[in-house]
Amino acid sequence: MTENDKQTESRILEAASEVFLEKGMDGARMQDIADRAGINKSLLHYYYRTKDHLFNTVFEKTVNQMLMRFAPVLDQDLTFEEKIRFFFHEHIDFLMNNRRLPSFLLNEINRNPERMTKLMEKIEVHKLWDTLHAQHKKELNAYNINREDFPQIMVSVAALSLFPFAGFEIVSRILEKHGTGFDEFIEKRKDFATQFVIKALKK
Amino acid sequence: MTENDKQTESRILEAASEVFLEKGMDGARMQDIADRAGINKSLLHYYYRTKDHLFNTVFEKTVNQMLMRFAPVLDQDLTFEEKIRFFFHEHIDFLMNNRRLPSFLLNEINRNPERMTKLMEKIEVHKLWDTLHAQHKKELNAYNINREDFPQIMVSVAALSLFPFAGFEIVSRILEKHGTGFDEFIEKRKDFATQFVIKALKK
DNA sequence: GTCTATAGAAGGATAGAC
DNA sequence: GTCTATCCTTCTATAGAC
Repeated sequence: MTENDKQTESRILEAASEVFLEKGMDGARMQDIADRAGINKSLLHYYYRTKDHLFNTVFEKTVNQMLMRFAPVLDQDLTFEEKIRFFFHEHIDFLMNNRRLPSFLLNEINRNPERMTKLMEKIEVHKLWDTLHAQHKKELNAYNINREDFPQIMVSVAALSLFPFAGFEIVSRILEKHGTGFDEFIEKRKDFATQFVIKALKK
Repeated sequence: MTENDKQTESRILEAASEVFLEKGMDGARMQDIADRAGINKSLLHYYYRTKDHLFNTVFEKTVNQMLMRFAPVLDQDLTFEEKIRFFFHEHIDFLMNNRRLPSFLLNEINRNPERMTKLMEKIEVHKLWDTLHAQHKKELNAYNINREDFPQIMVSVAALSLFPFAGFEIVSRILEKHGTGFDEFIEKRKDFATQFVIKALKK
């Protein structure tokens, strides 16, 4: 693979990423991707054979990028509450730079659930529970957290940071009416969500 | 309009609703809708001229149906906490019968934000605040609820009930690994979310 | 109001020259 | 590796018969 190939290939991937995130798999056009990459349509096929293959490449790359960002949460030497804070700040910061990601991922997975199959190997919620539980055995006595409710808690935490972005257009317009901007709202949200969850879980 | 027209027209609308919610605007096919309605493709155009017009009809009908369901929350003669409980039970019950709705609405609005313009006339968050505040003036002293944080609270409440459905395919697969079904999870969620929010907001 | 047939356009994909 | 030209299918939409 020459240096030139690499350039073109990554330009394509970048352009494809933009278009797929904006329009979704069904709404995206190969012509549009080619234009943004500054190349010809047939060159897309030369590198990625089909639209489907190009999409899958973008999809997996995007998911990996997102998951990798949060692996460190567990490794950190932090108290339980600090981990919650750390998560919301990291997660929301990341989403701020990838606003369309939540809506894109949720939607494409719902339309084509098989995409979850590969993904499931990477998401290990029970390991997350085991790790957290081991790391904070004593601390957790101060909270209402048990194995049975853990899924409810996880979904709630994810919801609180993902939803504002998934509903970006709705939320931002409602905020506008209130005289607040989305960016300001999101900046406050890091602390709000942190406190919200901690208070909700504390005994 | 004859009785026959009405039958066909509503059969089309029902079929279109199914297909659009499953596939989205871009993924939906007029042929598919015609087949499900048990009619010919050109008859769709006879009734709704264009795919776009058919989609808009379905979209607005769906939104209205959803909004109407929750107008009664404010009218009820309930305490503040009972209203939160009432909302989560009603909302989640409704979504249980319309699982694809959250993902569909969020996505179509993000793809085409102009759809929000008409919608905004119907969503009056500041009125909601005024009404709630007037109804529970004394009660609210026991909670951390002020006008400034109201959007954060609203978005959080919406997130907690909408997100599990918006992320249906992800959530249900993760639950599967934990040995729980989605239905069971959702049934528990009504109370979980209620308690979660109340605890988080209480002083 | 409903159907058949078909126009017309768009989009994904390939062949072949350079 | 990159481009031009073009094929082939799919899809929306319309014309016209009944």
